Amino acid sequence: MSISQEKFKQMLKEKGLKVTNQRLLVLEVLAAHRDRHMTAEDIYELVKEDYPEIGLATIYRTVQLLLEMQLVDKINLDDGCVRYEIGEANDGEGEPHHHHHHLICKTCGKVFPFRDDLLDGLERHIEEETGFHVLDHELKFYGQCKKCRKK
Amino acid sequence: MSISQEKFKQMLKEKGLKVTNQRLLVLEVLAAHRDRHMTAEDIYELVKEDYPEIGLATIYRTVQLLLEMQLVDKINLDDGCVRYEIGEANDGEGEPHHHHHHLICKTCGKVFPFRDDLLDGLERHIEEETGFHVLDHELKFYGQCKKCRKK
DNA sequence: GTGATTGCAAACTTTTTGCATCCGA
DNA sequence: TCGGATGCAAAAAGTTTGCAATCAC
Repeated sequence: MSISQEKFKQMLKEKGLKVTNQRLLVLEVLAAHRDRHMTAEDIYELVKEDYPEIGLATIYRTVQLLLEMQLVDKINLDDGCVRYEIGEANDGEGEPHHHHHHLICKTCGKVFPFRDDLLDGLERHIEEETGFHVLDHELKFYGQCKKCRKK
Repeated sequence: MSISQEKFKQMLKEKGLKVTNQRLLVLEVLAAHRDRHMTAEDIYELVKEDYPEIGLATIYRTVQLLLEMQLVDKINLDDGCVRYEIGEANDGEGEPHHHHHHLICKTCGKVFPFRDDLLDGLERHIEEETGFHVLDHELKFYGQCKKCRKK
């Protein structure tokens, strides 16, 4: 049982919400595929293996809950569906919004993660310049991956 | 008549495509509202004022064309619909992908533009490190704007 | 026991597509 | 003229919602 699952149970109880199999399984599936960028449908198919009676609506409702609890991040790869991945900081500690960026290949469609903290300085700069308080960011790069370039 | 409209006509002819009223009007509406982030529906409503018989499907098809021609940029503000804005570089010259970033207020929903070229260095860094050739990027910051912070 | 949660189906929203008609070159 | 472009309606795809049944506490 992962740290985030224990944390999740505790957070649910604190909010007066119930710990259900469905909720635990959705988080488990996200944790087990942290390398992937999962759509609601992806999660649905995987949870169904353990719990065939689950409905797609429950996936949407649970993912919404996990977003509010900041246990998962939402990303949009511009292919028409929203994707979810478990937050990086939520197995251990650390600032909640230090997730990675995404390199999206326009040729093959593959998505590569990329870590960089360059934006911290930029966030401070924005706050000084505009008074806008930055809580989170999303950065995507579009281009061509190594493999596709060679062809 | 703006430079981008002339450019658009020429690009259409080069591709063997036709210059139609509908296409010109969609570009015109986007150019006239470069400060806004327009959905297909927004464009539809505005073009209808001059050309009531236009169909929404034509807006979608035209916007798709403008994206391919790199005359407009696509942005997604996570409110369930894709938005379009005319490319900054396309009235004059310059690198095509130097558009601005967006500061999205989680409280009032307003979107503020922010200019910064910090990402140029990061793009070079990515190419060296991963071999991924970056053509474009999209950067969004989520947080709270000056006004909402005061409350 | 009781209120939150779930599954199902229907509704909704945004975007795409097929096709007959129309129009620019 | 003729192939591309358009408008309309229908279809598709993703997500949300209402409600009765169910389950966690």
